[in-house]
Amino acid sequence: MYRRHCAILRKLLSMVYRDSHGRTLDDYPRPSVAVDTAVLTVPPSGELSVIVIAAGLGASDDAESALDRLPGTFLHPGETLAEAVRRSLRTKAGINGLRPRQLRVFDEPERDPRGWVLSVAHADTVPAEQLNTRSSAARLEPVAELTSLAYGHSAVVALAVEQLREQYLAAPDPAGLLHARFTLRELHALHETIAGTTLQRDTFRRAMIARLVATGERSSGGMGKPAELFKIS
Amino acid sequence: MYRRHCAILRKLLSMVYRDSHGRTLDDYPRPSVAVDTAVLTVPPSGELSVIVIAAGLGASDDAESALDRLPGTFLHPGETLAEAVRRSLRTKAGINGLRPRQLRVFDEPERDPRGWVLSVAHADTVPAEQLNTRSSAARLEPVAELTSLAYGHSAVVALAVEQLREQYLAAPDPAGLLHARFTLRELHALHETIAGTTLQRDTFRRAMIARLVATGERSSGGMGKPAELFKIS
DNA sequence: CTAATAGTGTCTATCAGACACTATTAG
DNA sequence: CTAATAGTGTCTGATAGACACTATTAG
Repeated sequence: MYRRHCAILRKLLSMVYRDSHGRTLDDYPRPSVAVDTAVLTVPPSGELSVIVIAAGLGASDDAESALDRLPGTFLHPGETLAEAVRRSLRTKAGINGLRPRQLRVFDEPERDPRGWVLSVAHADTVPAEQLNTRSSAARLEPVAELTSLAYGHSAVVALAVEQLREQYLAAPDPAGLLHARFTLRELHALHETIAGTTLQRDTFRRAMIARLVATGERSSGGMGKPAELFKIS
Repeated sequence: MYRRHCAILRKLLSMVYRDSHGRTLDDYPRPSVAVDTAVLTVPPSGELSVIVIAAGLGASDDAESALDRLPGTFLHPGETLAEAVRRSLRTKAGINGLRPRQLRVFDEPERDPRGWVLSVAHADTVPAEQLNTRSSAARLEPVAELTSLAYGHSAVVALAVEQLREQYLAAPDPAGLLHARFTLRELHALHETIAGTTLQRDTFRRAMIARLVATGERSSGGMGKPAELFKIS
Protein backbone atom coordinates (compact mmCIF):
# COMPACT_ATOMS: atom_id res chain seq x y z
CA MET A 1 0.00 0.00 0.00
CA TYR A 2 2.85 2.36 0.88
CA ARG A 3 4.61 1.51 -2.38
CA ARG A 4 1.42 2.16 -4.26
CA HIS A 5 1.03 5.63 -2.74
CA CYS A 6 4.63 6.36 -3.63
CA ALA A 7 4.04 5.32 -7.22
CA ILE A 8 1.04 7.65 -7.50
CA LEU A 9 2.98 10.53 -5.98
CA ARG A 10 5.85 9.91 -8.39
CA LYS A 11 3.49 9.90 -11.32
CA LEU A 12 2.02 13.22 -10.23
CA LEU A 13 5.47 14.70 -9.72
CA SER A 14 6.63 13.59 -13.15
CA MET A 15 3.61 15.38 -14.67
CA VAL A 16 4.18 18.55 -12.65
CA TYR A 17 7.96 18.73 -12.88
CA ARG A 18 9.33 21.08 -15.54
CA ASP A 19 12.95 21.70 -16.38
CA SER A 20 14.51 25.04 -17.33
CA HIS A 21 13.01 24.73 -20.83
CA GLY A 22 9.54 24.04 -19.49
CA ARG A 23 9.60 20.36 -20.48
CA THR A 24 8.29 17.55 -18.35
CA LEU A 25 10.10 14.24 -18.05
CA ASP A 26 7.68 12.69 -20.54
CA ASP A 27 8.71 15.20 -23.20
CA TYR A 28 12.16 13.65 -23.47
CA PRO A 29 12.64 10.76 -25.89
CA ARG A 30 14.12 7.86 -23.98
CA PRO A 31 16.52 5.08 -24.95
CA SER A 32 16.00 1.40 -24.31
CA VAL A 33 18.44 0.20 -21.66
CA ALA A 34 19.92 -3.27 -21.90
CA VAL A 35 22.28 -5.23 -19.71
CA ASP A 36 24.85 -7.61 -21.18
CA THR A 37 27.00 -9.79 -18.99
CA ALA A 38 30.29 -11.58 -19.41
CA VAL A 39 30.22 -14.64 -17.15
CA LEU A 40 33.76 -15.95 -16.78
CA THR A 41 34.82 -19.30 -15.41
CA VAL A 42 37.69 -21.77 -15.46
CA PRO A 43 36.29 -25.20 -16.45
CA PRO A 44 38.23 -28.43 -15.94
CA SER A 45 39.87 -27.87 -19.31
CA GLY A 46 41.84 -25.16 -17.55
CA GLU A 47 41.09 -22.43 -20.03
CA LEU A 48 39.59 -19.11 -18.97
CA SER A 49 36.19 -19.18 -20.64
CA VAL A 50 33.09 -17.06 -21.08
CA ILE A 51 29.44 -17.92 -21.64
CA VAL A 52 28.10 -17.06 -25.08
CA ILE A 53 24.63 -17.61 -26.47
CA ALA A 54 22.89 -17.53 -29.82
CA ALA A 55 20.38 -14.94 -30.91
CA GLY A 56 16.94 -15.71 -29.50
CA LEU A 57 15.13 -15.04 -32.78
CA GLY A 58 12.65 -17.85 -33.41
CA ALA A 59 13.62 -21.42 -34.18
CA SER A 60 17.16 -20.62 -35.33
CA ASP A 61 17.82 -23.95 -37.02
CA ASP A 62 20.13 -22.46 -39.57
CA ALA A 63 23.88 -22.27 -39.28
CA GLU A 64 23.63 -18.47 -39.29
CA SER A 65 22.57 -18.27 -35.64
CA ALA A 66 26.06 -18.64 -34.28
CA LEU A 67 26.98 -18.39 -30.62
CA ASP A 68 28.01 -14.82 -31.05
CA ARG A 69 26.78 -12.72 -28.14
CA LEU A 70 26.66 -12.40 -24.36
CA PRO A 71 23.46 -13.10 -22.44
CA GLY A 72 21.51 -9.90 -21.95
CA THR A 73 18.04 -8.43 -21.61
CA PHE A 74 16.21 -5.15 -21.46
CA LEU A 75 15.81 -3.45 -18.12
CA HIS A 76 12.23 -3.68 -16.82
CA PRO A 77 10.44 -0.92 -14.89
CA GLY A 78 11.01 -1.06 -11.16
CA GLU A 79 14.02 -3.31 -11.62
CA THR A 80 17.64 -2.59 -10.79
CA LEU A 81 20.40 -3.39 -13.25
CA ALA A 82 21.66 -6.17 -10.98
CA GLU A 83 18.20 -7.73 -10.95
CA ALA A 84 17.99 -7.55 -14.74
CA VAL A 85 21.37 -9.25 -15.00
CA ARG A 86 20.30 -12.05 -12.65
CA ARG A 87 17.04 -12.47 -14.55
CA SER A 88 18.80 -12.67 -17.92
CA LEU A 89 21.29 -15.24 -16.69
CA ARG A 90 18.62 -17.29 -14.98
CA THR A 91 16.37 -17.42 -18.04
CA LYS A 92 19.00 -17.57 -20.77
CA ALA A 93 21.76 -19.61 -19.21
CA GLY A 94 20.31 -21.29 -16.12
CA ILE A 95 22.72 -19.60 -13.71
CA ASN A 96 21.78 -18.40 -10.24
CA GLY A 97 23.49 -16.70 -7.35
CA LEU A 98 25.46 -14.10 -9.26
CA ARG A 99 26.75 -10.80 -7.90
CA PRO A 100 27.37 -8.90 -11.14
CA ARG A 101 29.60 -5.86 -11.13
CA GLN A 102 29.08 -2.98 -13.56
CA LEU A 103 31.80 -2.44 -16.13
CA ARG A 104 30.66 0.53 -18.23
CA VAL A 105 27.90 1.85 -20.44
CA PHE A 106 28.13 1.40 -24.18
CA ASP A 107 26.35 4.39 -25.60
CA GLU A 108 27.19 4.88 -29.28
CA PRO A 109 23.80 5.94 -30.68
CA GLU A 110 24.15 3.70 -33.76
CA ARG A 111 25.56 0.61 -32.06
CA ASP A 112 22.33 -1.39 -32.19
CA PRO A 113 20.51 -1.69 -35.53
CA ARG A 114 17.20 -2.23 -33.73
CA GLY A 115 17.11 1.31 -32.36
CA TRP A 116 18.47 3.57 -29.64
CA VAL A 117 19.80 1.12 -27.06
CA LEU A 118 22.22 1.79 -24.24
CA SER A 119 23.96 -1.30 -22.94
CA VAL A 120 25.26 -1.51 -19.40
CA ALA A 121 28.00 -4.12 -19.51
CA HIS A 122 28.40 -6.36 -16.47
CA ALA A 123 30.74 -9.13 -15.46
CA ASP A 124 30.93 -11.90 -12.94
CA THR A 125 33.07 -14.95 -12.33
CA VAL A 126 31.74 -18.26 -11.00
CA PRO A 127 33.00 -21.79 -10.40
CA ALA A 128 32.36 -24.05 -13.38
CA GLU A 129 30.21 -26.39 -11.27
CA GLN A 130 27.67 -23.61 -10.78
CA LEU A 131 26.98 -23.49 -14.52
CA ASN A 132 24.06 -25.39 -15.89
CA THR A 133 25.59 -27.13 -18.89
CA ARG A 134 22.28 -28.64 -19.94
CA SER A 135 21.01 -25.18 -20.84
CA SER A 136 20.02 -25.12 -24.48
CA ALA A 137 21.40 -21.98 -26.04
CA ALA A 138 24.41 -21.24 -23.82
CA ARG A 139 27.94 -22.53 -24.33
CA LEU A 140 31.33 -22.00 -22.73
CA GLU A 141 33.93 -20.55 -25.06
CA PRO A 142 37.61 -20.05 -24.19
CA VAL A 143 38.29 -16.32 -24.24
CA ALA A 144 41.50 -16.87 -26.20
CA GLU A 145 39.55 -18.38 -29.08
CA LEU A 146 36.79 -15.78 -29.23
CA THR A 147 36.34 -14.29 -32.62
CA SER A 148 34.44 -11.07 -32.77
CA LEU A 149 31.07 -11.02 -31.01
CA ALA A 150 27.99 -9.06 -32.00
CA TYR A 151 27.07 -5.67 -30.52
CA GLY A 152 30.65 -4.94 -29.45
CA HIS A 153 30.48 -7.69 -26.84
CA SER A 154 34.13 -8.56 -27.45
CA ALA A 155 35.06 -5.34 -25.68
CA VAL A 156 32.94 -6.42 -22.70
CA VAL A 157 34.82 -9.69 -22.44
CA ALA A 158 38.17 -7.91 -22.70
CA LEU A 159 37.20 -5.53 -19.89
CA ALA A 160 35.92 -8.39 -17.75
CA VAL A 161 39.16 -10.32 -18.14
CA GLU A 162 41.23 -7.25 -17.35
CA GLN A 163 39.30 -6.63 -14.14
CA LEU A 164 39.48 -10.29 -13.18
CA ARG A 165 43.27 -10.12 -13.47
CA GLU A 166 43.38 -7.08 -11.22
CA GLN A 167 41.18 -8.86 -8.68
CA TYR A 168 43.50 -11.85 -8.58
CA LEU A 169 46.48 -9.61 -7.94
CA ALA A 170 44.74 -8.31 -4.83
CA ALA A 171 43.49 -11.55 -3.27
CA PRO A 172 44.14 -15.30 -3.54
CA ASP A 173 40.72 -16.36 -4.89
CA PRO A 174 38.22 -13.50 -4.81
CA ALA A 175 35.77 -15.29 -7.12
CA GLY A 176 35.85 -18.53 -5.14
CA LEU A 177 36.87 -20.64 -8.14
CA LEU A 178 38.60 -23.22 -5.94
CA HIS A 179 37.04 -25.49 -3.35
CA ALA A 180 37.03 -24.50 0.31
CA ARG A 181 40.43 -26.19 0.82
CA PHE A 182 43.08 -26.30 -1.85
CA THR A 183 46.76 -26.91 -2.38
CA LEU A 184 49.18 -24.22 -3.45
CA ARG A 185 49.61 -26.18 -6.68
CA GLU A 186 45.93 -25.68 -7.52
CA LEU A 187 46.05 -21.99 -6.62
CA HIS A 188 49.21 -21.57 -8.68
CA ALA A 189 47.65 -23.18 -11.75
CA LEU A 190 44.55 -21.00 -11.37
CA HIS A 191 46.58 -17.82 -11.20
CA GLU A 192 48.58 -18.80 -14.27
CA THR A 193 45.38 -19.47 -16.19
CA ILE A 194 43.91 -16.11 -15.26
CA ALA A 195 47.07 -14.10 -15.76
CA GLY A 196 47.84 -15.87 -19.02
CA THR A 197 51.53 -16.08 -18.07
CA THR A 198 53.75 -18.41 -16.08
CA LEU A 199 54.37 -17.49 -12.45
CA GLN A 200 57.47 -18.47 -10.54
CA ARG A 201 56.58 -21.26 -8.13
CA ASP A 202 58.61 -20.30 -5.05
CA THR A 203 57.92 -16.57 -5.24
CA PHE A 204 54.23 -17.28 -5.72
CA ARG A 205 54.20 -19.59 -2.73
CA ARG A 206 55.82 -17.08 -0.41
CA ALA A 207 53.55 -14.27 -1.58
CA MET A 208 50.36 -16.30 -1.16
CA ILE A 209 51.13 -18.11 2.06
CA ALA A 210 50.92 -14.86 4.01
CA ARG A 211 47.28 -14.47 2.94
CA LEU A 212 46.20 -18.06 3.54
CA VAL A 213 45.44 -20.18 6.55
CA ALA A 214 47.06 -23.59 6.85
CA THR A 215 44.66 -26.36 7.84
CA GLY A 216 47.18 -29.03 8.86
CA GLU A 217 45.50 -31.45 6.46
CA ARG A 218 47.27 -32.94 3.47
CA SER A 219 46.19 -33.70 -0.05
CA SER A 220 46.14 -37.34 -1.16
CA GLY A 221 45.83 -39.44 -4.25
CA GLY A 222 48.20 -37.52 -6.50
CA MET A 223 51.76 -38.17 -7.44
CA GLY A 224 54.62 -36.89 -5.36
CA LYS A 225 54.70 -35.59 -1.82
CA PRO A 226 51.25 -34.79 -0.42
CA ALA A 227 50.71 -31.04 -0.18
CA GLU A 228 49.26 -29.08 2.68
CA LEU A 229 45.68 -27.90 2.23
CA PHE A 230 45.04 -24.19 2.75
CA LYS A 231 41.92 -22.09 3.09
CA ILE A 232 41.07 -18.42 2.75
CA SER A 233 41.08 -16.47 6.02
CA MET B 1 21.52 11.88 -46.73
CA TYR B 2 23.31 8.68 -45.71
CA ARG B 3 22.46 9.28 -42.07
CA ARG B 4 18.88 9.85 -43.02
CA HIS B 5 18.68 6.52 -44.84
CA CYS B 6 20.20 4.83 -41.83
CA ALA B 7 17.64 6.40 -39.53
CA ILE B 8 14.80 5.15 -41.73
CA LEU B 9 16.27 1.64 -41.86
CA ARG B 10 16.67 1.61 -38.11
CA LYS B 11 13.10 2.72 -37.61
CA LEU B 12 11.89 -0.10 -39.87
CA LEU B 13 14.06 -2.62 -38.04
CA SER B 14 12.78 -1.53 -34.65
CA MET B 15 9.22 -2.09 -35.91
CA VAL B 16 10.06 -5.51 -37.36
CA TYR B 17 12.31 -6.81 -34.59
CA ARG B 18 10.64 -9.09 -32.07
CA ASP B 19 12.23 -10.72 -29.06
CA SER B 20 11.60 -14.21 -27.74
CA HIS B 21 8.29 -13.02 -26.25
CA GLY B 22 7.16 -11.47 -29.51
CA ARG B 23 7.63 -7.92 -28.30
CA THR B 24 9.11 -5.11 -30.35
CA LEU B 25 11.51 -2.59 -28.88
CA ASP B 26 8.70 -0.07 -28.56
CA ASP B 27 6.75 -2.42 -26.30
CA TYR B 28 9.30 -1.99 -23.50
CA PRO B 29 8.82 0.92 -21.11
CA ARG B 30 11.99 2.95 -21.08
CA PRO B 31 13.72 4.97 -18.35
CA SER B 32 14.97 8.51 -18.70
CA VAL B 33 18.76 8.55 -18.71
CA ALA B 34 20.62 11.38 -17.08
CA VAL B 35 24.29 12.24 -16.74
CA ASP B 36 25.66 13.87 -13.60
CA THR B 37 29.25 14.98 -13.39
CA ALA B 38 31.67 15.70 -10.57
CA VAL B 39 34.13 18.31 -11.84
CA LEU B 40 37.10 18.40 -9.49
CA THR B 41 39.78 21.05 -9.32
CA VAL B 42 42.38 22.49 -6.98
CA PRO B 43 41.86 26.27 -6.79
CA PRO B 44 44.49 28.67 -5.40
CA SER B 45 43.07 28.05 -1.94
CA GLY B 46 44.75 24.65 -2.18
CA GLU B 47 41.68 22.63 -1.28
CA LEU B 48 40.40 19.84 -3.49
CA SER B 49 37.04 21.19 -4.66
CA VAL B 50 34.06 20.21 -6.76
CA ILE B 51 31.54 22.22 -8.77
CA VAL B 52 28.01 22.27 -7.36
CA ILE B 53 24.97 24.05 -8.71
CA ALA B 54 21.49 24.94 -7.55
CA ALA B 55 18.32 23.41 -8.89
CA GLY B 56 17.32 25.04 -12.16
CA LEU B 57 13.67 25.40 -11.20
CA GLY B 58 12.49 28.86 -12.17
CA ALA B 59 13.73 32.07 -10.58
CA SER B 60 15.03 30.44 -7.41
CA ASP B 61 15.31 33.64 -5.36
CA ASP B 62 14.52 31.88 -2.13
CA ALA B 63 17.06 30.49 0.30
CA GLU B 64 15.68 27.00 -0.32
CA SER B 65 17.49 26.61 -3.64
CA ALA B 66 20.80 25.64 -2.08
CA LEU B 67 23.87 24.62 -4.02
CA ASP B 68 23.12 20.99 -3.47
CA ARG B 69 23.70 19.00 -6.65
CA LEU B 70 26.12 18.24 -9.46
CA PRO B 71 25.58 19.63 -12.94
CA GLY B 72 23.66 17.18 -15.08
CA THR B 73 21.20 16.79 -17.91
CA PHE B 74 19.09 14.24 -19.71
CA LEU B 75 20.63 12.33 -22.58
CA HIS B 76 19.23 13.49 -25.94
CA PRO B 77 18.58 11.19 -28.92
CA GLY B 78 21.60 10.67 -31.16
CA GLU B 79 23.91 11.92 -28.44
CA THR B 80 26.63 10.02 -26.62
CA LEU B 81 26.98 10.24 -22.85
CA ALA B 82 30.23 12.17 -23.25
CA GLU B 83 28.46 14.71 -25.46
CA ALA B 84 25.65 15.10 -22.93
CA VAL B 85 28.19 15.69 -20.19
CA ARG B 86 29.97 18.35 -22.23
CA ARG B 87 26.66 20.01 -23.07
CA SER B 88 25.53 20.08 -19.45
CA LEU B 89 28.80 21.58 -18.26
CA ARG B 90 28.87 24.14 -21.07
CA THR B 91 25.34 25.35 -20.43
CA LYS B 92 25.20 25.00 -16.65
CA ALA B 93 28.73 25.88 -15.56
CA GLY B 94 30.42 27.52 -18.56
CA ILE B 95 33.13 24.87 -18.83
CA ASN B 96 34.55 23.60 -22.11
CA GLY B 97 37.14 21.07 -23.20
CA LEU B 98 36.29 18.26 -20.82
CA ARG B 99 37.07 14.58 -21.31
CA PRO B 100 34.65 13.01 -18.83
CA ARG B 101 35.17 9.44 -17.68
CA GLN B 102 32.28 7.19 -16.68
CA LEU B 103 32.11 6.20 -13.04
CA ARG B 104 29.00 4.01 -12.73
CA VAL B 105 25.26 3.91 -13.24
CA PHE B 106 22.96 4.76 -10.37
CA ASP B 107 19.89 2.68 -10.97
CA GLU B 108 17.75 2.42 -7.84
CA PRO B 109 14.24 2.66 -9.33
CA GLU B 110 13.04 5.06 -6.62
CA ARG B 111 16.08 7.32 -6.47
CA ASP B 112 14.49 10.22 -8.36
CA PRO B 113 11.09 11.50 -7.19
CA ARG B 114 10.35 12.80 -10.70
CA GLY B 115 10.13 9.31 -12.17
CA TRP B 116 12.21 6.41 -13.47
CA VAL B 117 15.61 7.96 -14.06
CA LEU B 118 18.94 6.20 -14.48
CA SER B 119 21.92 8.42 -13.79
CA VAL B 120 25.30 7.76 -15.36
CA ALA B 121 27.79 9.40 -13.04
CA HIS B 122 30.85 10.98 -14.65
CA ALA B 123 33.95 12.74 -13.39
CA ASP B 124 36.65 14.97 -14.71
CA THR B 125 39.40 17.10 -13.26
CA VAL B 126 40.45 20.45 -14.71
CA PRO B 127 42.80 23.31 -13.80
CA ALA B 128 41.04 26.02 -11.83
CA GLU B 129 41.81 28.63 -14.52
CA GLN B 130 39.62 26.73 -16.98
CA LEU B 131 36.57 27.31 -14.81
CA ASN B 132 34.30 30.20 -15.61
CA THR B 133 33.81 31.74 -12.18
CA ARG B 134 31.36 34.33 -13.53
CA SER B 135 28.87 31.58 -14.21
CA SER B 136 25.68 32.30 -12.33
CA ALA B 137 24.52 29.13 -10.68
CA ALA B 138 27.78 27.19 -10.26
CA ARG B 139 30.14 27.40 -7.29
CA LEU B 140 33.29 25.63 -6.15
CA GLU B 141 32.94 23.77 -2.88
CA PRO B 142 35.80 22.02 -1.03
CA VAL B 143 35.05 18.32 -1.01
CA ALA B 144 35.97 18.09 2.67
CA GLU B 145 33.15 20.49 3.55
CA LEU B 146 30.45 18.91 1.44
CA THR B 147 27.35 18.11 3.34
CA SER B 148 25.01 15.69 1.71
CA LEU B 149 24.01 16.44 -1.87
CA ALA B 150 20.69 15.69 -3.57
CA TYR B 151 20.06 12.58 -5.68
CA GLY B 152 22.91 10.65 -4.07
CA HIS B 153 25.45 12.95 -5.67
CA SER B 154 27.69 12.70 -2.61
CA ALA B 155 28.54 9.16 -3.64
CA VAL B 156 29.54 10.43 -7.07
CA VAL B 157 31.96 12.91 -5.53
CA ALA B 158 33.43 10.23 -3.27
CA LEU B 159 34.00 7.93 -6.24
CA ALA B 160 35.51 10.73 -8.29
CA VAL B 161 37.96 11.61 -5.52
CA GLU B 162 38.92 7.96 -5.05
CA GLN B 163 39.66 7.54 -8.75
CA LEU B 164 41.57 10.82 -8.85
CA ARG B 165 43.81 9.52 -6.07
CA GLU B 166 44.49 6.35 -7.99
CA GLN B 167 45.33 8.36 -11.10
CA TYR B 168 47.85 10.45 -9.19
CA LEU B 169 49.56 7.33 -7.90
CA ALA B 170 50.13 6.24 -11.49
CA ALA B 171 51.37 9.47 -13.06
CA PRO B 172 52.80 12.83 -11.93
CA ASP B 173 49.96 15.07 -13.15
CA PRO B 174 47.47 13.16 -15.30
CA ALA B 175 44.85 15.91 -15.08
CA GLY B 176 47.25 18.69 -16.04
CA LEU B 177 46.53 20.73 -12.92
CA LEU B 178 49.98 22.33 -12.97
CA HIS B 179 51.43 24.63 -15.60
CA ALA B 180 53.61 23.26 -18.38
CA ARG B 181 56.71 23.71 -16.19
CA PHE B 182 56.69 23.32 -12.46
CA THR B 183 58.93 22.78 -9.47
CA LEU B 184 58.95 19.63 -7.41
CA ARG B 185 57.63 21.75 -4.54
CA GLU B 186 54.49 22.54 -6.51
CA LEU B 187 54.02 18.93 -7.55
CA HIS B 188 54.57 17.80 -3.96
CA ALA B 189 51.94 20.21 -2.63
CA LEU B 190 49.47 19.09 -5.31
CA HIS B 191 49.93 15.42 -4.43
CA GLU B 192 49.48 16.14 -0.73
CA THR B 193 46.26 18.00 -1.47
CA ILE B 194 44.88 15.19 -3.58
CA ALA B 195 46.00 12.36 -1.31
CA GLY B 196 44.83 14.20 1.80
CA THR B 197 47.98 13.13 3.64
CA THR B 198 51.52 14.37 4.03
CA LEU B 199 54.14 12.84 1.75
CA GLN B 200 57.81 12.55 2.59
CA ARG B 201 59.76 15.14 0.61
CA ASP B 202 62.87 13.17 -0.34
CA THR B 203 61.12 9.92 -1.16
CA PHE B 204 58.57 11.81 -3.23
CA ARG B 205 61.33 13.60 -5.12
CA ARG B 206 63.19 10.42 -6.00
CA ALA B 207 60.01 8.65 -7.07
CA MET B 208 58.83 11.50 -9.28
CA ILE B 209 62.09 12.58 -10.84
CA ALA B 210 62.28 9.33 -12.79
CA ARG B 211 59.02 10.23 -14.55
CA LEU B 212 59.83 13.88 -15.26
CA VAL B 213 62.06 15.74 -17.69
CA ALA B 214 64.39 18.40 -16.34
CA THR B 215 64.35 21.64 -18.33
CA GLY B 216 67.54 23.21 -17.00
CA GLU B 217 65.56 26.33 -16.11
CA ARG B 218 65.16 27.54 -12.55
CA SER B 219 62.28 29.06 -10.64
CA SER B 220 62.65 32.63 -9.41
CA GLY B 221 60.97 35.09 -7.11
CA GLY B 222 60.44 32.81 -4.15
CA MET B 223 62.33 32.41 -0.95
CA GLY B 224 65.22 30.03 -0.67
CA LYS B 225 67.28 28.34 -3.34
CA PRO B 226 65.70 28.51 -6.81
CA ALA B 227 64.34 25.15 -7.84
CA GLU B 228 64.70 23.39 -11.14
CA LEU B 229 61.68 23.47 -13.42
CA PHE B 230 60.44 20.11 -14.71
CA LYS B 231 57.97 19.09 -17.35
CA ILE B 232 56.05 15.94 -18.16
CA SER B 233 57.73 13.72 -20.77
C1' DC C 1 74.60 36.40 9.71
C1' DT C 2 69.42 33.82 9.67
C1' DA C 3 65.39 31.85 7.48
C1' DA C 4 63.85 29.23 4.00
C1' DT C 5 63.86 26.21 0.44
C1' DA C 6 66.45 22.80 -2.89
C1' DG C 7 68.81 18.82 -3.38
C1' DT C 8 71.90 14.63 -1.95
C1' DG C 9 74.36 10.77 0.73
C1' DT C 10 73.56 6.90 3.04
C1' DC C 11 71.78 3.39 6.23
C1' DT C 12 68.23 -0.08 6.93
C1' DA C 13 64.52 -3.18 6.31
C1' DT C 14 61.90 -5.39 3.01
C1' DC C 15 60.95 -7.91 -0.96
C1' DA C 16 60.89 -10.03 -5.74
C1' DG C 17 63.50 -12.89 -8.62
C1' DA C 18 66.37 -16.59 -9.20
C1' DC C 19 68.72 -20.93 -8.30
C1' DA C 20 69.57 -24.88 -5.93
C1' DC C 21 68.83 -27.78 -2.50
C1' DT C 22 66.13 -31.10 0.67
C1' DA C 23 61.66 -33.84 1.74
C1' DT C 24 58.08 -37.12 0.85
C1' DT C 25 55.19 -39.79 -1.75
C1' DA C 26 53.94 -43.69 -5.68
C1' DG C 27 55.36 -47.36 -8.11
C1' DC D 1 65.98 -47.12 -7.28
C1' DT D 2 63.32 -43.12 -10.49
C1' DA D 3 59.74 -39.73 -11.37
C1' DA D 4 57.12 -36.36 -9.56
C1' DT D 5 55.69 -33.01 -6.59
C1' DA D 6 56.23 -30.17 -2.00
C1' DG D 7 58.70 -27.12 0.45
C1' DT D 8 63.05 -24.31 2.04
C1' DG D 9 67.73 -21.81 2.26
C1' DT D 10 70.01 -18.19 0.53
C1' DC D 11 72.06 -14.75 -2.55
C1' DT D 12 71.25 -10.57 -5.24
C1' DG D 13 69.50 -6.28 -6.74
C1' DA D 14 65.95 -2.85 -6.33
C1' DT D 15 63.39 0.13 -3.53
C1' DA D 16 60.77 2.81 0.32
C1' DG D 17 61.40 5.10 4.48
C1' DA D 18 64.03 7.74 7.40
C1' DC D 19 67.56 10.95 8.93
C1' DA D 20 70.97 14.13 8.33
C1' DC D 21 73.72 16.65 5.71
C1' DT D 22 75.13 20.20 2.02
C1' DA D 23 73.75 24.05 -1.43
C1' DT D 24 71.81 28.38 -2.81
C1' DT D 25 68.94 32.13 -2.56
C1' DA D 26 66.64 36.72 -0.09
C1' DG D 27 67.07 40.04 3.08
